[in-house]
Amino acid sequence: MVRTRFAPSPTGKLHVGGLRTALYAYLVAKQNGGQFLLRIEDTDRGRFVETGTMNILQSLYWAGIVPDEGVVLQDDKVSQIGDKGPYIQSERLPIYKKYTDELLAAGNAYYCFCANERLEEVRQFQQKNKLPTGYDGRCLKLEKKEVEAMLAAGENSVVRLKMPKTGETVWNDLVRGVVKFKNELVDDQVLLKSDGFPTYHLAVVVDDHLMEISHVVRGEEWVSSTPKHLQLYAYFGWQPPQFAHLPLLLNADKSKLSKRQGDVAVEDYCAKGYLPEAIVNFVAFLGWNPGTEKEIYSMDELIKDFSLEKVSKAGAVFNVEKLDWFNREYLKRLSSNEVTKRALPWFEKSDYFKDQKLKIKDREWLAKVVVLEKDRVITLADLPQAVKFIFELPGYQKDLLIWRKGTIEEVQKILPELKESLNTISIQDWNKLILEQKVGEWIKQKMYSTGSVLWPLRVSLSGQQNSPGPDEIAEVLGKDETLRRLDVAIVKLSS
RNA sequence: GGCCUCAUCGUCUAAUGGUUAGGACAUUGCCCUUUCAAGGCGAAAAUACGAGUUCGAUCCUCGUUGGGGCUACCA
Repeated sequence: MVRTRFAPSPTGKLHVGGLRTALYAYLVAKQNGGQFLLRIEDTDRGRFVETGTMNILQSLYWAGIVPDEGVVLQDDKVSQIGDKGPYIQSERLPIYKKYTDELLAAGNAYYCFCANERLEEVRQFQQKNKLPTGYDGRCLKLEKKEVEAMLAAGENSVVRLKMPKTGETVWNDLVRGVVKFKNELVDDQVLLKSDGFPTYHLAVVVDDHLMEISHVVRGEEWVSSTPKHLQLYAYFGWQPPQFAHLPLLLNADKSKLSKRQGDVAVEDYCAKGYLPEAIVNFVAFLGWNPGTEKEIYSMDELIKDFSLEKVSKAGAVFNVEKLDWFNREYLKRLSSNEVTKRALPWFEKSDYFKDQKLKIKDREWLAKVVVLEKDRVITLADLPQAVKFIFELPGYQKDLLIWRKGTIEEVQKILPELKESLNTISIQDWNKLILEQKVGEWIKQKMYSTGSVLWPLRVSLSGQQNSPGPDEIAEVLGKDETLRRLDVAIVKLSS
């Protein structure tokens, strides 16, 4: 049975790198008919953020990554499902204690009373002398009686992993192949902190085993601590899971993706009006591709075609321009009703729209407005501004009405004639197809050049240098408003 | 400093011991065209460097350089 998990720390928002890790883990589970679980690793109470778990869950659900087990969202509340819980590490303290005791009893871990200052000195000395850094094993030499006495005296202590000093630890990583580490260079990692909380290293091993995780999919930053984890599996006599260490996501300068160079939280991209389909598709292709030229992938298609073996080993730059392209592709593919529905929050936020509420007949009409711009904008957030000219004719200079190959006299003559002609079209016939046809015929009949008519028409209706075509705008505006805007232009021309 | 690791157009990537080294984004030219966007057809753009193995290396080996990760009682 394939079981994967995503195990974030609730320290803030979900990072896009985290989203990709979660996605890959989710895909592995789903394509094998397995389960994907969510576990919360809140063992660092110093960095704990109250709303962290909720934020992460919301971003995950937004992206369509829903856990089968563990920490989930139910009725908009954080809750837990599954029989291998609790799935929040701070609720599992007795479990970690039990396994620590087991390690201690077997002599595979030991108490350490060293103060931070001493540890710091040791580290500096090692670095200065070009030695590998790590705990020097001082407390390993303590007599059993001494340890007991110090514990009884209530001295501050931690429990450390007793790493073998010979041999090497080897594993076959699903993305990186065979990875080897010399055991002598692996540190005697702290497993249980002085506050009684486990470190990541103990908790992750205990939990992954107890929760029957078959594949550990995580970031590259864990490669060098994997030998410690493997050693723990060996001490406990447990079968280790498969490991897949994912390459990092990078900034444009190839440093580790960080907040300083742009947004890194999924929530931020959501707020900017990116579609979850686009983010998921984009992030999936950062470090993986199907080996074909197909680029637009739905979640179901990803589940079908994804494979860890094809994940590349090198880091990938998070390139927002490519994300923009994906977003536009999805915007084009979605119906205008769907886009309208999703864009509603941005419309409601926009200042002019609030004032214009009376003019909004209904959602269906809004969808017609949206269709004008949905294939031209990058994000949902761009939409309200892009269609603003429909609600309020922007002020513009009369020179804008003159086509680049035309003259003011020509426009002054054409526009009133055009208005009369449009006036003969009935309200029933007022749609872009008929308008296009009728105006086209009229242009031919009058022997005008297309641009000399369509350019000023379009500018009259949009008040903008750039906009959708005049027929589409006229249809959305309706006959009355179209004629009114033509009047405005005609007046402007005679001034 | 130590350990680990990575390296194809600017970016994401494909490919093979023998290819005109392919695609996408971005850039750019032309076409379409009333504008912009879209679309169509093009262009420019890469195997980091140096050895070795080989008839032949981008691919295999070694080294160099460069990047990244880890080096915590953070995850």
